[in-house]
Formats: sequence, structure tokens, C-alpha cells
Amino acid sequence: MRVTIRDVARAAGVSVSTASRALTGARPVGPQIAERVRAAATALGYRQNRVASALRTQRTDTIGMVVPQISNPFYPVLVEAIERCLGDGNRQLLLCDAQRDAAIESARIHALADRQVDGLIVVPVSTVASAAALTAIAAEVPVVQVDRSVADTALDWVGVDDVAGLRLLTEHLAQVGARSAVLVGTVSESSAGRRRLAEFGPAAARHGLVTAEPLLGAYGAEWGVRAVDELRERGPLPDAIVCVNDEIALGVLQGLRAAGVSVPGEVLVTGFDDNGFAALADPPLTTVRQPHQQIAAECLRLLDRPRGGPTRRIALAPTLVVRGSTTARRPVAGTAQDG
Amino acid sequence: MRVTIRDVARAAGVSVSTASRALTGARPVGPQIAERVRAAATALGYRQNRVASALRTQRTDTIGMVVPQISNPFYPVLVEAIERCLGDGNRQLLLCDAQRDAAIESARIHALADRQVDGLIVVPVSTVASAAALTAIAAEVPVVQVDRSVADTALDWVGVDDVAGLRLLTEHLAQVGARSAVLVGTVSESSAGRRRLAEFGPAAARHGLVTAEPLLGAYGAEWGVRAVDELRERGPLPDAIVCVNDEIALGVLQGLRAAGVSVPGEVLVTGFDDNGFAALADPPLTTVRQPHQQIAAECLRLLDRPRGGPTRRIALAPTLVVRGSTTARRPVAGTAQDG
DNA sequence: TTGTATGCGTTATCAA
DNA sequence: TTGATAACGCATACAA
Repeated sequence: MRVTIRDVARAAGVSVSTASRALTGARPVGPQIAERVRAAATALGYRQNRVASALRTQRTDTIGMVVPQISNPFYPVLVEAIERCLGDGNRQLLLCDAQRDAAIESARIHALADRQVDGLIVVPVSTVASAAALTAIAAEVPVVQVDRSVADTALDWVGVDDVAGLRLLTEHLAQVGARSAVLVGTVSESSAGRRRLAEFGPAAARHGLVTAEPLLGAYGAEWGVRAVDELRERGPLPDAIVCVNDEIALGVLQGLRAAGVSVPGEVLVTGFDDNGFAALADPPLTTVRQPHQQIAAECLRLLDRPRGGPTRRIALAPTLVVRGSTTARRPVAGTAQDG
Repeated sequence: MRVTIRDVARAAGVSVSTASRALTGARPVGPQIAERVRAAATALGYRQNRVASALRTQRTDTIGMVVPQISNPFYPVLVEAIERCLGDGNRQLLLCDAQRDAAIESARIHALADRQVDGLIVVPVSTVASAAALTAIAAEVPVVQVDRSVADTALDWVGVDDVAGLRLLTEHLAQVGARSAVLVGTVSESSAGRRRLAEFGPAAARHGLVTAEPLLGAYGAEWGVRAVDELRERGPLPDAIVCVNDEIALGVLQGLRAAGVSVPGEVLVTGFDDNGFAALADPPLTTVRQPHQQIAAECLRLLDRPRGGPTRRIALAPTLVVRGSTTARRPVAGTAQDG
């Protein structure tokens, strides 16, 4: 940035302060003067030095966001939803990745805060390990948690209503005739995974589904594949396999395929999130779609509201997306041993 | 940020400049003084105001990145590769999304430049529409293009070697017995898509594959599904369908499945990129894996090299990943009309 | 309405 | 080696 406001002021024949006022519109300025300044600015290709401006005003028109792992397909769509909400306004979203590491996450959070972002949207890596940094930074800059949350209850949160999601799923499974179901989840510190784990039992009971001990493993499709093996070692498969996210469900589908188990003929499978690939699976995956746009909107609303209000936790209702993994085209034909 | 370097200096009983020197290590400082300053800093919880520092030093230890659409699964893994290269160093990656819009992309690029990023990594939205902003900003800050590129040849670029990728694919297809192939690509302004389109013909010819007119459509799986319809309307299917990316290929697989066409029995299918879902498809997708980590490393190397050198275009060799979509487990049994 | 002067927090220059 | 001082570019309090 070579051309400064001084150059503009000189070119327009006014003082620096007048030029500043004309460009920011902070104070009234004579109409012809304003025009002269604007003309000079565009003629010289002036662009405001946001760093200097930020130092002076303590504002950056920038909001920072930290996600645990951007390659988790849920986060890109969330990011895009937030950008859509931000619209063409002058506010910028700056995104950072925490590499699933609370220490790196802390560094990212501080880096963004040190760069004076006006607000911080964080999907905490860990319920416990993320708490300290997040709570500390919340004293400096408005913070909103999305999707996951830390134990600290003094921080705003917005995400999907997991209880509602699991009810939708178990209700649907019961409707299509399932009598038993098992959950495939994660041992992770992710609060979302934990909530879904906790809510599965009650939701299943509510709809008369018999449940077995949940299978817990790592996040990702590989775990889904292995979970099928573990499940088959246990004995006969349940009527339905409920997965806490779509990646695991896609792995489960692959594992079942490899084992020659027909879906939905012999077992029903469900996911959670409706990532872009759920619809492309074979069979297409029944899942629960997160209300991304609403989550994004609430998120920004919380960031923008005046400080000092009560802590808010906003759980938004998801929608059920029924696909082939729970709805057989042809009626199930007894005990098909193999394909 | 409440506690400033003045507070630290006062607490340590030294001048502000000494405190600064002790903390940054820019100049030598007495050992016990240095210790006093550091102790005071940690005691007070001092964190450097990066905005003020940036204004003074013209550096931010931050590099900006702009991608066309973060929900395209290729970019998250690229981002992660770059973060891995950055390592634990003090440099920060700030990511922005251009929403596939060159105007928004320009805004993002300027926003990052205005915030004094030390370098800019850009995957240009469009070969033509992105050129102006990118070329202009390259005069202010080091810029490296990745994956896609604009027409301007004065900008560094690093990406996958598409020629090599298509050769690997066509060679493999010829080896497994294909005699004809058709490309399913995009009409987009993406330079990568264009290169792959341009290179498909020569690569196919090189390995004796008969080709028909390529099918061009929008980016994404939906287009892959429709492409199957278009292809079947044309008449008998070719031996192989080569897709310019994995998303399209996954759509093609779904379209073929819906049409009752067996893969790889009746037709072979290949993708490009090896996104995380290619291995989970049914059948698993043969594709070409991009050398993400190498791309990331070259990218940073280009950013960090002294300015003023010659423009570099670095194409890195991909690797072939053979999976079920081109390799039948059981030999193809004549004309299986249906499953 | 406009101009002058000051300060945001830090680092660099200069003199001691 | 250390300290006083100026300057980075901008926005604002105050005076005119």
C-alpha cells in the first residue's frame, strides 16, 4: 500500500482529516469537497490501510472463525452458510484450522484476537481442552460457539438439536419396521458426538427400539468399516445401525457391502449431517440434515447483539432426509444369505 | 488487549524500547534485564498487539489464502497440507472463500492485502475474470497460484501435472482392455478443467483409445448423473468414462447404477483428485491422487523465495490409484442385462 | 464545515 | 547496552 490518505488529501487540496471524513463519512463534509476527495482517491487508486485504521479505531470489520478440521465436510458448508449471511457487507470472514489439536486451536484463537477481529466463531476441538483458551479470549472479544461446545456454560452456543434429530431417526426406523438398533459413535471429545450418544438410548426407547451397547471409535469412515466387523462378531445384526455422522455411515455401508450384507434388505443404516456425499452412496443414505443457514444466521445474530446479556444456547431443529438406506424398493425377501 | 508493552516496561523498570528489544530479540539486551522483562510480561499476561506491530514493521507473519469454494473437497485437504508445511512456526494461515465469484474473490484478495498479509496463495476462480485483481495485487505482495491459474503468465503457479495424470489413466484403461473412452468434463472457466479437457484427446490417442466428443457440464455430482443420460442417448456406451474430477465420477457411478449398467462389468469409470469419498464409492473409484503435500511445499517455497526471480510454473506428478471401478473382481460375463 | 494536533501500540533511529 | 524520540497511517478531540 503505497498511496496513503495524505496523498489523497494533497491531491484534493484538503487536510488529511477532511479527506478521512470524506472517505469514511464519519462527519459531514462539504459536497464539492467530498466529491474532490473521492475523485482524488479513485484517481490515485487509494485503498485504506486497514492495519492503521484498526490500530486507531480498535475495529477491523473482520470476524474470525476456527474449525477443528476443515476437511470434515460439515464445516465447509457451515463456512459457506456464514459467508452467505455476511452477504456483500463490508465484513470479512477469516478462517483458521485447528488441526484437531487444542494447542493449535489456542494459537489460532489468539492469533485472530491479536489481529483484532471484531468477533470469533469457534467450533471447539475438545469439550475440556478447548475451554481455557476460549473462556479467556471471550473476555476480550465476542465469542460464539457453533456445533460443538466446551464445558464452560458462560459461552453462547448455537447448533443442531441433537435430541430432535435422534427422535426423527428412531421414529422413522420404528415406522419402517425396525425393532432393534445400535449406535455407532465416536470416543472423541466432541460435544456433538457425546450428545448424540447420550440421546440415542432415550430416543430409541421412546419408539420401542431394543438397543445394544453402542460401538465407539475414531471419527471417520475407516471406523465405520471396522465397526461392521465388531458388530458381526457380536452375533446377529440389529435391524438398524444408527451412525452419529455421515462419514461413519458411509464406512458402515462399505463394510456391510464387503460382508455381503444387503442394505436395506437385511439391515437399515442412517447417518447424521447430510454431507454432500450421503445422497451419492449406494444405497443413498437416510440421514438428518443440519439447518446450516439458520445456524449461521443465529451465530451472527449472537455475535452482533450487545454484550453483557445472558448466555444463550440455541438448538435448531434438523430435518429428516429419507433415502434408500432405510427404504427397500422391493420388500425384504426373508433371509437372503448372500447376493 | 489491555496490557501493553508500556505496562511491561514499567513493571520491569526499564524503558519501552528495552522491553521491546527484550521481547522481540531484535537487539542484544542485558541478560538479567531480559529475564526481568520476560518475567514481567508473563506475569502481566502481555500479548503483543499485532496490529500495532504490523503498522510499524509492515509485516504480519500471516499468509492469506483464497479458494473458489471451500466445499469443493479438494481444497480442504490442500489447506491442511499447507498448514502442515507451515508447521509450528509463527506463521498463520488465513483462509477466505470466493464463493465462485470473481468479484467476491477480488474483495477477498484486497481484504487480505489490506491487512498486510506477507503472502497470498490463490486458487483463481476464473482464468479470465480473476486475472486483473490478481495481477494488480501481485505488485504489492508475493502471490502464488495453486491448482488453477489465470491467463497472465507473469504469476507463479504450482499444481498437478494434468498431462501425466491423464496419461496414467488412459494407459491404465488400455491395459485393462478398454478400446474406447469418453471424457465427462466441465464448461467452467477453471483452468484445471480446461487442461484436462485439452489433454484427454492426445493421451487417449497415445494409448490407442477411440474417443467421442467430450460431454461438458457444470461442476458437481449432479452433472455426472445427467451425463450418463446424455451418453446413453448417444447410443452404445464406450468402454470407459473418464471424469475430470471425483465428484462428477461419483455422479456418473450413481447414474449408471440407476440405469442398471454394471461397473466395471459393462463400463469402466475413473475420477481425478482422490477426494476422501472416492474409496467409499460402490465400486470404489479408480482415480489419480494429487500430490497435496508436495504442492503445498512448493507453494510456500515460491512464496518465500526472494522477489524478482523468473516466473515459475511447477507441475507435480500425481499417482494412479487403481480401485474397483476399473478392475472387475470376477471376469465380465457377457451381456448381463440386469442385476 | 474545516484544519491542527494528538494518540492508537509498536519498532527503529539516534545519541548517550 | 540503554533510553528518549519519532514514525508507521489513520481517526478523532478540539479549536477555528
